[in-house]
Amino acid sequence: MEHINYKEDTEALARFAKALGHPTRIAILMYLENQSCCFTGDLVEVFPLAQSTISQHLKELKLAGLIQGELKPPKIKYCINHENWETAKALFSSFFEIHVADNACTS
Amino acid sequence: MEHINYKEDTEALARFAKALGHPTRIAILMYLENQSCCFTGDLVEVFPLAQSTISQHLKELKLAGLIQGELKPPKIKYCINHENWETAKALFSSFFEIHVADNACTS
DNA sequence: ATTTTATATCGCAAATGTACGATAAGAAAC
DNA sequence: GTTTCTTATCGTACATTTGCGATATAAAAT
Repeated sequence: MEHINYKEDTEALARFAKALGHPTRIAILMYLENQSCCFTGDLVEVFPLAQSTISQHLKELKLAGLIQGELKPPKIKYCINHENWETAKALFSSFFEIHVADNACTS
Repeated sequence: MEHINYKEDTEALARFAKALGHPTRIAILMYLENQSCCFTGDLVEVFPLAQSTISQHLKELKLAGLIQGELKPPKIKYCINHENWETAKALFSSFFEIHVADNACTS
């Protein structure tokens, strides 16, 4: 597997996007937006997926930096990582801001 | 493979995110933002990837609706699909707007 | 110390993604 | 009609992702 070196922002944006690239993970984050936090078990009740599958999705979201886990033994409380959330938001926001000249498509 | 039925917006957002989930595709779209349009061959010169690989990435971006191809025989001119772009932008934008009460994380 | 509770990790199978070279397809130019 | 140019598609190899059940871990409660 060759690895091209893109600009750090490009890589970062792609990493965030990849983490968001599954409906279950989007739904988990939306749930977290409403609840502000939750335990793994809450999600297992909400989604028709095995506990191990939920845990795996949480792991990916944590790895991407979009959520963080806090130990509340014997549970783990997950919240959105607001700092990285803002970073992702800013990256997507600036990415989608296009300013194309209207007459540019003439070739 | 079980298929959970999420809300259409959730699915749509995940589809867009998935399409953006590779640095090469992000870079292609950034290139298109600057150039406003381009041919496949342009990209093959810019990226150290085989022509078939570039073509595959373009196919995915087209399938996701983020770009569109216009026949300019013998070439194909690719531009950003502005209508869907705005849709994606709106989806990401509203997704990232969180309004969490400060005192919510108390459980 | 054993049991209970909550979550993570392992091992597996199936599906999907990424990259390549080779080949096909389409239109233009000769 | 053959050649040329540009792009798409095919076939293949390897890596990653997604899902599950089973098992491990870690702390609390008994």
